[in-house]
Amino acid sequence: MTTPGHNSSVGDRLLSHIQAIEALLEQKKEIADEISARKAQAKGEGFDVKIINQLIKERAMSAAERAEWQALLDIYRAALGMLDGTPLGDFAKKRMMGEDEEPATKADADGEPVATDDPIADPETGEVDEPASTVEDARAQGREAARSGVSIVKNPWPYGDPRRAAWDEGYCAESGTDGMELPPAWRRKKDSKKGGGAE
Amino acid sequence: MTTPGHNSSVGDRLLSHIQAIEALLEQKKEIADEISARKAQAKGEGFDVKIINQLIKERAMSAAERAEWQALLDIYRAALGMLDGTPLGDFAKKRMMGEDEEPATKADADGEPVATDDPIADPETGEVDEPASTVEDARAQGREAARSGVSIVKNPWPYGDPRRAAWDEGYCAESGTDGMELPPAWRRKKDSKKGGGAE
Amino acid sequence: MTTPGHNSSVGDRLLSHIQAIEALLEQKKEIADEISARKAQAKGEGFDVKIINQLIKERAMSAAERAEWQALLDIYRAALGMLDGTPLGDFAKKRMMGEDEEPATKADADGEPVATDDPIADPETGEVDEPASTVEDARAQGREAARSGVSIVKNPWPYGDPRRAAWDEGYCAESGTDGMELPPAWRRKKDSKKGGGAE
Amino acid sequence: MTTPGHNSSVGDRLLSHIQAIEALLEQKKEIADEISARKAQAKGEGFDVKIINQLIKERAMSAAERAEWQALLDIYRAALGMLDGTPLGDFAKKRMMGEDEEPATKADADGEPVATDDPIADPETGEVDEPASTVEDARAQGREAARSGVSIVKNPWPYGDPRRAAWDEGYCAESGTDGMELPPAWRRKKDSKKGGGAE
DNA sequence: ATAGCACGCTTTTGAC
DNA sequence: GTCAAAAGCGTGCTAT
Repeated sequence: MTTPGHNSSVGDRLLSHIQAIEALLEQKKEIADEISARKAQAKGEGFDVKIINQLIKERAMSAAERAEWQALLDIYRAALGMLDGTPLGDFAKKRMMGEDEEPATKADADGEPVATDDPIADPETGEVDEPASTVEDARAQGREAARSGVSIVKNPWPYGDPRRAAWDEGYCAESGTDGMELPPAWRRKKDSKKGGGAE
Repeated sequence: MTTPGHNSSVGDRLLSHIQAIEALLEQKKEIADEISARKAQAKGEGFDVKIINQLIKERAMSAAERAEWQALLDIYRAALGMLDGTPLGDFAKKRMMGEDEEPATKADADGEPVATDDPIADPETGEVDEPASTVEDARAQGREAARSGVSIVKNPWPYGDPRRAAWDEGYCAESGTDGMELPPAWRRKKDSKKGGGAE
Repeated sequence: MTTPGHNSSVGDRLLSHIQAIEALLEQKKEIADEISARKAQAKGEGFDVKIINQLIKERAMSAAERAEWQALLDIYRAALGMLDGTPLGDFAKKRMMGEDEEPATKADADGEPVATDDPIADPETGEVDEPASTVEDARAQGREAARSGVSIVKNPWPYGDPRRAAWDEGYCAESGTDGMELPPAWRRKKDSKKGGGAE
Repeated sequence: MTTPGHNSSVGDRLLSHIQAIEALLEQKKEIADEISARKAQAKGEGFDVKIINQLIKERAMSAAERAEWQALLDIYRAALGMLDGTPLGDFAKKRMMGEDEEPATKADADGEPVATDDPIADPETGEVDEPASTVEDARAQGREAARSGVSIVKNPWPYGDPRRAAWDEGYCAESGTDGMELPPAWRRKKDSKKGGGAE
């Protein structure tokens, strides 16, 4: 006979486990529904849910993991001829040099052939942006450029300079600032199905 | 009564379907096993199976799909400040400009501020590579550089130039040419677990 | 320019979505961990987690769904000769008769050939259980039988009688009542790998 | 330098692995397509594909595995009161008795209360089937009964007798023998969605 | 202690 | 769009 207050019987314990798990599964399902709802809302606003999923995955990775993953991908892609014009990233280079040696980035004494720390003069107007030494300045300038309606290709910073990316970030962020409808650039084209194998 | 030679009975037809499916499933399982074996072999040679899976996924995508996917990722990353120094790619720029306007690449008359079609002189030696106008030349030079033992950071082509990527490809491909053991750069570090959240 | 208090910018809205989803994912992961912990606990007590998972799946199905599913399975199995000694269930019979006609169960006027509503006299002792008309009585008797140490094969109710199952239930439930260690009957044998194909 | 005829370079080996895997994936996809086609064909003939999938799963299990799995399920179900009128199977009983003792099936000297080896007289006609001692005879009689148009509930064998299942098998198999359209009993009702939770 | 193995969970892919 | 099946992945044993 079962003693009241004691879940001593095997069947009672089994039932207890199962009911507890069922309750937790119920909660889990509720959360999953909320996630779906949020994604549906984002989709309704024009965002691309697959991209969002990918970004969440990347954000979950630590910076070190992400760098390692990208470096490895780059190296393997290079071996297969899949770089497609994208130059090898810094981390990949560091790996190719033996992991310990400093990557000799753009500040390398050997020449810094392309990237300079100085802003680029606009060859048309001859006007030079003031020496925005910080990355944050570059970001603000990118936002300003977007507000002014200049083209995104007018980014004054050289490839490889972090301020170039910051300027791009500011530009992109600003380009949707006014709460208007999502620009078409953020939307996926529906029919980019089969355009030519990659092999 | 079942007529011999005629699979007329319902039960016979059912059995026939099931046995046919089972045979196909058997074949499918054999192929899956072969795939696993191949991956295990690659892993045994030091390759990273996760990276291989990712590359296979990318190769299955058409070039157009891949470009669109990368462009959207870049734009969303820019809006979140996740560019991490990587400049916006050409396709992303094209999207931000309205899809129709030409992206004004390095040949843009407005300035081509960094990328030039001319090879970069090595500032140390003053020696200038002959004007390797083709991408294939650049790749061959990259292979030669790897054979000569020069560092990968000596890539003479500017950022944004496709020949820069080609040089990298040649360098990486050559760096493992002699059939020796896989260089450590191709291997994943085991303990890059938690090095600092990205959030 | 972003208006304070208004998440009007596209980038802000995107970030808001992503952070909300990340928070929900975090909660979901916590629940999943609790579920794993509960299953580990059950496993530690000797229960078979795979069986528990299967039971949870069955409990999630409605009774009608389960009946229809089992009936169809029985009919198909019969056609393939896979009944393995298990007689066709009531729902399957009902289906074979045209869905509307009453299944003519054990109470069928045609003869009720085997199952009767009367308890079975123990042929050894001649003693007859009092007419336990309710299913609950049968369950209690099963528990009592387990406590008395009689074998489970002494179930006095005929096949097809719901009280037979109830007696079994009571017996099984009671057999673990005293909070002792789980009997070995509840545990899976480790090496029932390949004993002979079913085909 | 790459030696011709030797896939010695790392990049070549990588490419070889990837191409081999891609080829195998291609074959796998073809087989999967054939399976889908076969299932579609079966579906077109009126069979229920989900049931077919389940049967294939069961046939893939060895007899021993299936018996152990079903026995454990029965015991756990009994403890939870989920037997739903189905009596405990032989294997489950064997387990409850300690695994070594013989299950004391219907031939148990203690009483064999319901199942007998003798055929059951039809109470209406008083006619008794000749003592069909073999299971195959029972199956043939089931087929004959289906041909004669008698109801499936006229199965003369008692519950628990393997010949009862064999009779059912013969009946079900015969009921579709003439290659006619699949009887409705084999089809799933479309709207047995939610009829009442099992919890 | 470490390496191989098997289990269960998650995610992605395909079917309906 | 919803759903289930399958494959990849991490993890925990186990056996050496």
